[in-house]
Amino acid sequence: MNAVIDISKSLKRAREAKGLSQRTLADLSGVPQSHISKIESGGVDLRISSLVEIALALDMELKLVPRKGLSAVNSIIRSTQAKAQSKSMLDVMAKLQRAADQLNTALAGDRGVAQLRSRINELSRISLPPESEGKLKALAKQLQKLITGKTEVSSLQTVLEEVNRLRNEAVHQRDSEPEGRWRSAYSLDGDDDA
Amino acid sequence: MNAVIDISKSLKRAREAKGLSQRTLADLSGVPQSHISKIESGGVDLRISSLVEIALALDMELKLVPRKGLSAVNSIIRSTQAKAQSKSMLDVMAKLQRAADQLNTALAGDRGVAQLRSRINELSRISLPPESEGKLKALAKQLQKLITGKTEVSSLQTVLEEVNRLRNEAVHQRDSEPEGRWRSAYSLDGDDDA
DNA sequence: ATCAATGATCTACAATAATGCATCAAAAAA
DNA sequence: TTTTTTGATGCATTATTGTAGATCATTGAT
Repeated sequence: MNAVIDISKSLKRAREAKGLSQRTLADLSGVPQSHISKIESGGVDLRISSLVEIALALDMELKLVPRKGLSAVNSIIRSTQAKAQSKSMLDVMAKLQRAADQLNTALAGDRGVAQLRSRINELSRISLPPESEGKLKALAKQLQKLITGKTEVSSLQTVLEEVNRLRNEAVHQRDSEPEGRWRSAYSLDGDDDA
Repeated sequence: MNAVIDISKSLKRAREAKGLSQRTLADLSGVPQSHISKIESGGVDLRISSLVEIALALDMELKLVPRKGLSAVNSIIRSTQAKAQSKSMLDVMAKLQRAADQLNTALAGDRGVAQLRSRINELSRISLPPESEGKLKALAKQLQKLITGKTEVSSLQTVLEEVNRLRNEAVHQRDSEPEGRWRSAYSLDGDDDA
């Protein structure tokens, strides 16, 4: 049942994309967490009613698509998801840049901070893969801690290293991947909510 | 479970559009006829695997669509179905016209046949609703019988009355329905298979 | 260090899907 | 007219989902 596995994966991906835990989704959908765990792992052959409730909670809907329309539909699904992803990524990157600016102001004259800010700006001009989003979030969080003085300035070096790592990974993947889907999605500007 | 009912209806509609009986679909899909009957009437809350097998046999696929992409997807589904329908309808109408031509040649000089042919040509210029397709098919079949001499020429009158009935129904529905979805679908020309 | 969150796994039970026949009533075909 | 086809319904049985808890192991946060 490849199609059943595909549906399971779609559900899991959508949940993760929304940053929901299984327990939260359980509350939203009315399907118990233990069952959601089994569903996501492809361990049960779900009934339509259960699928529809979970999908609803994930802002999705179940459709039967004629084969002839399938590629067009797949393309719409992909582009809708990419849009959501790229908006989210842009938000996180903007937050990271703001944090770097704030830190630079707070620790004016610190060469490490200036370097970090410069690197972050550089990073914002590179197309990053969707999986980087979590790491960017973590970096923003760490910068917030530096701004409020909750961590030692010595951790700046760790942050800088992580930024460099992200950059190197993106550059490396860009070299070895075909010209990028996420590049064009990431470069999409504006906010064309329908 | 409105969504579940919608899925059931989609399955039934698709089956009927392909002119399959439940027993034939049962053979194609591996799901027993008695179960298909229950499914189509919304009497069971189907498992994904069963749905996928039936959909496959009906040249359809199950997709999870993000809400933001839904209207675009619905529009593709509708237009794909309308294309299939209009092509099918054009085929049947062409067959009917050919049969009328053949009959006119075979029974040259018969006033009834000439009148019938004229009426059929007139009908082909009217936008007919999708549900007329079955009746058109039946008419074409009857004309074939007249050509081969398998029925009495006296049944010409019955055929003529049916053609008139179809015409009157279409005209009547056109008057009382908003300007037509099926008009534009029917008027689609060409054969733009992707 | 402890506590909280997370996903995975288990249990027992009730409800229901799914299956494979058979049959019926109505409609269609011969 | 009879026969065939069609969709609906019934039956008995098996397998599975779904539920509601509880708990575990791991990870992350404090």
